[in-house]
Amino acid sequence: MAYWLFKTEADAFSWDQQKQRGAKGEPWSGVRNFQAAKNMKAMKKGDFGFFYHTGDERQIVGIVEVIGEYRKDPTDETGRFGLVDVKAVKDVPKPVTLAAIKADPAFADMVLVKYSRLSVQPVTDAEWKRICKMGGL
DNA sequence: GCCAACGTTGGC
DNA sequence: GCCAACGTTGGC
Repeated sequence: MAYWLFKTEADAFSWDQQKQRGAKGEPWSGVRNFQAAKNMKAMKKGDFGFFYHTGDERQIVGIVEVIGEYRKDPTDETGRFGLVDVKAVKDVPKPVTLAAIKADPAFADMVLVKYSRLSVQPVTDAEWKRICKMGGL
């Protein structure tokens, strides 16, 4: 079991939209970065991920589950990039802000802090547990 | 709205 | 295959 973090602008694709997709989930299309694609390739069905709103909010608002493993992204004309399918699992009752994460030394090495621009990131077991706790889960 | 960081592209 | 130029991202 591995953990991940999916970043999105609330304007482009929000947590509310993800929840509306229900059990069918949503293809995480549009990633055009090799490192992010590599992370998606490593995902297995049943892995969980944080759903992070960037932009004005900058906080983790939900939990998603990987329901479809890496496949070609039909929106990529070059055919180089792929996507996974994710479905909403639950809300994070108390959204965990970037500020709160940065303020905690336990997250000093977290990808979200060190390489903030990466859109699909790995999350360690320890980070996952700690953030769930902070989020009231 | 600015700027730093960094990934990608294209010329050589 | 290197590297400069450029574009984009995202935090502040």
